[in-house]
Amino acid sequence: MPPVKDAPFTKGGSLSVKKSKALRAAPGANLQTSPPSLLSPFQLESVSLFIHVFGALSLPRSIGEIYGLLFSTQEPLSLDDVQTRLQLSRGSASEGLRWLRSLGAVNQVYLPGIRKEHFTAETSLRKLASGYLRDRIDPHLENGPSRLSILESSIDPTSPAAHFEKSRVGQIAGWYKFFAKALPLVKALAGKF
Amino acid sequence: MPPVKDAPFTKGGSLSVKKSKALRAAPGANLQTSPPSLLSPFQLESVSLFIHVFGALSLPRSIGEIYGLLFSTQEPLSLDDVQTRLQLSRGSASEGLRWLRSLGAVNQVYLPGIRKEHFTAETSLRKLASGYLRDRIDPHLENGPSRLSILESSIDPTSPAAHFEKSRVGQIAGWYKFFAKALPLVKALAGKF
DNA sequence: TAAAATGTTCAAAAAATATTGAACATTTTT
DNA sequence: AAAAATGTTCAATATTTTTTGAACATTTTA
Repeated sequence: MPPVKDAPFTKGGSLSVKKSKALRAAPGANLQTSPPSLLSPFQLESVSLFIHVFGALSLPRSIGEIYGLLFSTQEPLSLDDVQTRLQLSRGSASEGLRWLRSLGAVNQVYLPGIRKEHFTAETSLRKLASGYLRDRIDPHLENGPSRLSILESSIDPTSPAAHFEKSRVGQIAGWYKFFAKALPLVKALAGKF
Repeated sequence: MPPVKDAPFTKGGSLSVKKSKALRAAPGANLQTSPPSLLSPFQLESVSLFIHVFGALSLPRSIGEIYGLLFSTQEPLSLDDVQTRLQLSRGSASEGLRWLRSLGAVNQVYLPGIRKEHFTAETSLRKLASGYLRDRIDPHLENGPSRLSILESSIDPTSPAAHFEKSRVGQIAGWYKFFAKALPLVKALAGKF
């Protein structure tokens, strides 16, 4: 049998760990070189932690940074605040914030007398989970039945493989049932945290 | 308030839908131009479906292709079979198969008298789920506690923000508890399907 | 033991995805 | 109504991830 070295393999769970420029080195290291740091140690740690968490879901780094900053900051922050403190581009900050808002992970706060929109992190697990499931998982399940029937109709009943293929279709149908049961269960449990 | 057109936005749930070369057009369209088709309609549909499913988990297309082919084929297939029928490079087929094997999504089958290794798709939801959770989710939860204590120790107790920051740490601790409860529950439920 | 068969690895190329920044649109203020 | 403030969009660029293919390693066969 050929060699099986102990896997240098990038896909060690796919999506090889993203490393890049700033905020990468030591978890609590300073941000850039120019400003000593626009973030407190707690904020820095928080940003680093959420980059990691969101990364586990294959979400872009900027999303994690933004959520991490809002999570670790008591006062609502504006787009400019986010952009400045994180040293992001305007576009990234705008789109990232919009994405988080659409998911329900970030709340808009209206501050009387202030025109700029301000944002805070949503921390209710129920809301976070249901937003994520709604936007990123449910859509795939919705067109499941239609995909399944397409698959089923691709079977040639006269072929010797037909029996096997039908059993596979049944298999997938079972999987969908599992999800139909598991998702509400998880959502309900999330409500208790 | 500035314009809010209805989101052309790439990140419409992040990871914009991957399109690329072959097997992309119509779900059941022919694979390439050269060979009329190395796959049956059922196999073609299956591959297309699993590219989609694995894509939802941000896994590379080749992984979905390989699993889809094995899933829709009764006989065990060799590395060469996979490579040929899917028109993949040797490297992709080898690494993809290895990755799926390590996850437990693909089983190795020993065929008496045949030297080449052969593979079949694992379809037990319990095995698939636990493999995925073990490889891609659990690791993130494991170093959770350590990350959490780093975060906690970054709080300056004399700062006015200390109280708020402690409550955030508590928040995250609660999330970990949720996962500690939810994961086993999901694994158990998966066992029934 | 040389040749063939089977697999793996990894550097280079290709493809996909994210980020930037400047142009554009809207609302508010002057 | 012009200027300022605030946000969004999108084409260009940068980064990351995936794929390829040929070199390499091991085992089996002749």
